[in-house]
Amino acid sequence: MNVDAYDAMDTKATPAPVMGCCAPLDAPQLSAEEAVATAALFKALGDPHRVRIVNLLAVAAAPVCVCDLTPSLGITQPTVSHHLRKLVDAGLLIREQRGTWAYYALDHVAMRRLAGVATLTGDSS
Amino acid sequence: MNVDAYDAMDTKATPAPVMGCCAPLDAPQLSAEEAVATAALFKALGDPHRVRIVNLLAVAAAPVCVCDLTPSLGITQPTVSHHLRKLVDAGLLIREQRGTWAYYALDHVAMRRLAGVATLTGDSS
DNA sequence: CGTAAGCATCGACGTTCATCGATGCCACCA
DNA sequence: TGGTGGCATCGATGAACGTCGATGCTTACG
Repeated sequence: MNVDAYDAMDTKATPAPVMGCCAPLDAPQLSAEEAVATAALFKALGDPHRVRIVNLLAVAAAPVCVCDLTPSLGITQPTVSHHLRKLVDAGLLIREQRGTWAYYALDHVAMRRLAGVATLTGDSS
Repeated sequence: MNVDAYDAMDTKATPAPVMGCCAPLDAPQLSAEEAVATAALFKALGDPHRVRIVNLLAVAAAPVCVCDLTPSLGITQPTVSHHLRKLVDAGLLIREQRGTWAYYALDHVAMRRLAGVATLTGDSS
């Protein structure tokens, strides 16, 4: 059954970044792999703190370090690192180490891919 | 703290459909309420089965009943109802009762709102 | 070389979630 | 009116998640 196809799929943490999820939601005959990849993409944004992180990075012109993110979010530093990891694993964020500091920035290619998935091609109503 | 603002917010099941989440991810100063609403929208699509449901309804010209959805998904009927409820609560699906059968269809207004949230306005890179 | 600071990881805890079988409710039909 | 079938709900179970404090690692600075 299809449920077995899902179980055999790689849904664990820290695999390769979410790839192969470029088909829009109204693509004909969306495969099980595409469904898993697409769900992983949306799942990464299924937390309010992660939405705020993406928002903060989207409005920021330059990459932002964790030391600036943490006070803006009102959660502890380990939790911020946890969320950042989820977003990096999903391929939405890019991490850059500058000496002691870790800077994060949006992956605009991935964001465009997200918009492409969420946008229905045959939208008429 | 902001974490308290999240806790005081309505995140339970079966509230009013997800509203007030029209701001794109790169809107300046995204509020905590908007972050919660946006996350709820993405969270509804954070499951492979729900992605496939949306896909099936997107390619279908007419509303689809649960009896047709269940064999296509390969999961039991209670689980299908569970996922459909999540999507209806998120405001993405519309339920219509026709005698014994329950028909579901995409809410195209909500889908356009989703595309608007996922699309960055100042996309240049 | 020792100390401080930024960040990731670990272990733990409580909550949420996906899934199923069993059951209940309602519409339809003979 | 009794039976059948479609669908939602309930209760249980195992897995995943968000959060935190504690800890470890690496870099920078006296």
